[in-house]
Amino acid sequence: MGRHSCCYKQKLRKGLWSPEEDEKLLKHITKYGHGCWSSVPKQAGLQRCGKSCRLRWINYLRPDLKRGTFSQQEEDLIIELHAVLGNRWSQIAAQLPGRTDNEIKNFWNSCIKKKLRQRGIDPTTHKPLADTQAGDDKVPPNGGQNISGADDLIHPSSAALDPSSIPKPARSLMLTVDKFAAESSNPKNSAAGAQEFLLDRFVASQESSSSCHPSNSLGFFPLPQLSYASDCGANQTPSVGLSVAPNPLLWFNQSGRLFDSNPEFSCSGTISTLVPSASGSTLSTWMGLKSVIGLPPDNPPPSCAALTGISNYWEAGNCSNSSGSSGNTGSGIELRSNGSYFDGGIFPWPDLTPDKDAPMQLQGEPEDLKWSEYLQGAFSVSAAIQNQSQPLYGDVKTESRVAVDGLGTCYPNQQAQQQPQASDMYGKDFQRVSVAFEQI
DNA sequence: AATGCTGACAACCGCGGTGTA
DNA sequence: GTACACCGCGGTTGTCAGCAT
Repeated sequence: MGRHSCCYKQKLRKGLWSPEEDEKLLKHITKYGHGCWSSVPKQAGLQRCGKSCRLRWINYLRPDLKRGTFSQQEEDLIIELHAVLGNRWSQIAAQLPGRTDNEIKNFWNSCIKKKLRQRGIDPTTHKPLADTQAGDDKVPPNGGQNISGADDLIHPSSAALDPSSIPKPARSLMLTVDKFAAESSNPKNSAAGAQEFLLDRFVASQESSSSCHPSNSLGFFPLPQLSYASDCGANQTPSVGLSVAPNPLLWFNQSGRLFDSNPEFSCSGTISTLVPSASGSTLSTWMGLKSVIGLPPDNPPPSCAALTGISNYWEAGNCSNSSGSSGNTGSGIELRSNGSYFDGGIFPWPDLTPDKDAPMQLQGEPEDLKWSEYLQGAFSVSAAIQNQSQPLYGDVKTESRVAVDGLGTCYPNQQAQQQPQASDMYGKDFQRVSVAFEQI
């Protein structure tokens, strides 16, 4: 470990990037893609390490970045996501199109933290500072009683306004999830077991679901909720449970986390962004779902009702009690459907209609339109992929794949098409970028 | 005008994970 | 199985502009 090998090379520049360097890097990636980052600086004529080039591209140069201040909606979303995900900035960023993990991290550290403290909320635990200072994090505010009933779950919209209402530190959730991932020896944690398990639960949720609300044209979905497992025994310290909400977008992300130990179930942030993005149609949503649960690509897509049936939320209670793993799963984590929970929530789920293609259409900002325009270009490609029944998340290096992967790659033709919008889109900071486009 | 402080942002550093020879 | 290269992430530091004194 230690320093990246390319950093040993001599005469490498450090510090701020000059406009000339930006131009070189942009032109190179626009033309050839990044490929292997370590070879980019040499090919682009830059005296930087590949790592530095990658960072510059991801955080500043890539064309799908949304510049400017964070909207209130984005801020609320970040707070809520942080309550669930903790400092997993990349995962939080995956839910905020056009924002980088670095940007969100900086925003959190410089702004949101302060705001939360001013409101008397501990930004780490999302609990009232008084509670945190009391130092009693082991026992939940309700004394450990079961609050896993739907009525006790935090409503996402209210949680956005009051992060302190999240009943358990997010870090505990991470431990729970990580523990589950670590316990991959359990049959249910294996790829096949997990697929079977998830599929079973998915089907069961549809059968028992009363949560399909066709009238909910907005398609809002709640976040995964934290709750305390009820089946740990009254005299045992309740452990945090994970209620994975109907948001396939987020659900995929966390599923990916859950099954990190298993490559077949490891899904990147790209998927979480891509799925709802490409999910302008039921088909594409289903494609994304299939890719996660491992169904063959030629399975017929479920009906709208089936898809919205996902809106049953799953509650995972980690019973790491004295008896070890809890009975039926043996993995220390249990998923169970809690029926309908689809009303409200602040997260606009792109509706299952063909014209909703933005992954998270935050409203009211001029950039949004530009952003979705950009996405439309990208998703036409992803749609083509689906029409050809190609694996959606197969070869990361393919050009089509790159088009929808905003993080690491670019799509030259599309960029050229988007160029006239670029300067408007990203303001003065990107004027030189647009100049570079013109030169291509 | 000079200085110091602060916030926002950009970039670096170190580490873990993964793929491959 | 091991070493290595590479990628990605999160924490930290550096830089700079704006503001107050």
